[in-house]
Amino acid sequence: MTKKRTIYTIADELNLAPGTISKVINKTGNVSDLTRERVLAYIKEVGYVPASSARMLKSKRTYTVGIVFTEESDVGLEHSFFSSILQHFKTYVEKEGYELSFIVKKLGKHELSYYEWCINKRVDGVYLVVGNYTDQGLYELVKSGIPCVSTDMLLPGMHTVISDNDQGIRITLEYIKNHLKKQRVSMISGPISSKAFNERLVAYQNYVSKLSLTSDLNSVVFAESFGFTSGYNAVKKLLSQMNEKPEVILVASDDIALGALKGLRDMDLNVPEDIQVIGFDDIAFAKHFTPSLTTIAQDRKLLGETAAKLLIQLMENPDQEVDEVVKLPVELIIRDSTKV
Amino acid sequence: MTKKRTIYTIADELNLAPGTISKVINKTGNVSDLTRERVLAYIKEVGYVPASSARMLKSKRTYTVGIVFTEESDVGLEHSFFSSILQHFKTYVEKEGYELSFIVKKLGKHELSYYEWCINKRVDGVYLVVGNYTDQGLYELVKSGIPCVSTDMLLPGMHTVISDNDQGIRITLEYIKNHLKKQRVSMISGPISSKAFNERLVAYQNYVSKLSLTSDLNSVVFAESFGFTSGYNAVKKLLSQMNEKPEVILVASDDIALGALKGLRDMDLNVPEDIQVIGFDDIAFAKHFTPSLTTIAQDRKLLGETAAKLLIQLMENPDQEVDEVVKLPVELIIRDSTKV
DNA sequence: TTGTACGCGTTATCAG
DNA sequence: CTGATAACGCGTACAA
Repeated sequence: MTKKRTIYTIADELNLAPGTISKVINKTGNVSDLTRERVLAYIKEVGYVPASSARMLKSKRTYTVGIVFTEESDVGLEHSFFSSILQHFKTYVEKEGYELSFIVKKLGKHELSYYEWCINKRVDGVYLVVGNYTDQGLYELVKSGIPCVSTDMLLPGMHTVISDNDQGIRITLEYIKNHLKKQRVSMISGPISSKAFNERLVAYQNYVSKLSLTSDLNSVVFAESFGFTSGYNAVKKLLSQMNEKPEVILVASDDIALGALKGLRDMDLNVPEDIQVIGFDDIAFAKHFTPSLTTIAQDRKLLGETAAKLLIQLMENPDQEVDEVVKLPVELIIRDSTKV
Repeated sequence: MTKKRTIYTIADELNLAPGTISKVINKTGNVSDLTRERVLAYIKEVGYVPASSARMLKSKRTYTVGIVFTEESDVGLEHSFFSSILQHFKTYVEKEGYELSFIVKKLGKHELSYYEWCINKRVDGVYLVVGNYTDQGLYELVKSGIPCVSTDMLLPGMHTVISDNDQGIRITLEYIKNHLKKQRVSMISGPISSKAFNERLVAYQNYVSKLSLTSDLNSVVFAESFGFTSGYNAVKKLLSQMNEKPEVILVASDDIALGALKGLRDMDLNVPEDIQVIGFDDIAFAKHFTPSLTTIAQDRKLLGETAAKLLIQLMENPDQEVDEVVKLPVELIIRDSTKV
């Protein structure tokens, strides 16, 4: 049973003063090389780490980043895409010595806004993994001056790391036209409460016209939600409202696209022979499904790590200017749901 | 911009003493109803919450539970099954006023054992979501007296919430024999480094013999890992080593089973006509795959919530005796990968 | 019923 | 270069 150590007990055991121990830990003030070595060695030997609560109380830094992971639509950590980004973010910031603390509006009997929780916990920064941008509480946070970074969500004044949705749609439509030699395309969008879905839709409308593809832009179907089932329903709705079926369907996310794939199968349409499908995200199952899904891959590791890097910079060098939005390239992964 | 408040500023603004504020917040000592109401109202109005770090430093309770989520095999939060359990656990404990803190061995430059981190952070309890039971650090934790609960992992002396693997295998084999009227079965197990996989294997061997099913028990194939690909490989290996193919394959987890399903398809075997497959877990995609997967469903919500409830009891009533292991019932979900 | 003073483990300042 | 000492914000005896 390791006994509880404080800088006092350490100082005692080493015949030094508590303050000295603190100095070597924080590399502050002047300490002779000899004592520094001695302290460092002893600390390592007995496995001492400064009690975080005391350190947090005294200094302004808590080495904690608040995580806002919207609880609406009850997905939370189960959402494969965002939990993956969060995992990569977590790994990166932990390497840099920061830990995570979930910011929830309600904890026990206490109910506060995001901002109030953040000052209460004295977090050094906040990472908005995924949130609803109609939530007023977020604006309060962003304007508060606490360093904030988000993924997937553009908010005025907020630093954001996001995949280049425009580029993804562009290269995909170019691929459809120049490589697959197809002309008639349709889109299934996700709920536009998500900024990313909105961007993809706008890009689609833009490049369909620029590339002179054939698409009834009014026929875009909006999946009612984020999941498999909504894709299943959406594709049925899409085909029922068109007189001539499209050659290629572009779907705003893989979850939805896989549902669409199943919907097509149930309508006795073969993919890719009768109709082709392209998704967005490259979730794990996109590769495993039958047929495997051609999709625009977002680099989740890069998204999480870039967000981490950006936030740490904001926290540690607050005065240094950085770009407000960082766009990350995406890549079209060709699989079996498309063919020439 | 909300200004920083302490019990001192509050006391000032209300013409009271700091101690009084503390008393009403903690319902300790005697305070007149009038002042209590007044303080409570004011606190709510300005959105004050005691700075957690100061409170943690002073009192023994931190209202924090440490989360051990093994980082080996790099799955982490992306693992759909465990992240789902964790999500339900999180929701429950947050309702009770506790928050989560991930326990990692390495944070920045500091490297400690799980136990050392726990005393350093003064967590009130620990939840081992998933861990490798060969890790010696876990035993140190369990023996330390810090309240601990785990899922999926039986450790001597540790409180565990686990699905009834024995029951699951039993009802499934009974279903195969009495309802599907099949006789020849095989099993694909996961790596037995997982206690749960081990239990399922033992139960399988037990009930195959009790029910007089036909199975070459030496032919059990062990998937080399937890994922889709290992299932794909395992089923190929299984069939290559048998002269007469089994009628039903029982697979230790859905991730592996879905890979097996794809492997069978690639070998031109139709499921369920040529061969039937049953999984374990009921992950989200089990229902969406083609064919949809018959599987033994674990109740992830119940697992997470039961673990939460148990841990809270351990933390708040340390002296009260509770059962060391809580077994939760499972349910066989019939889908398209089996048929009569 | 309310106020006071001390301790929790650090960090920072200022003497020695 | 090193050692004492005062905050940090809160909880809690104990005194008023």
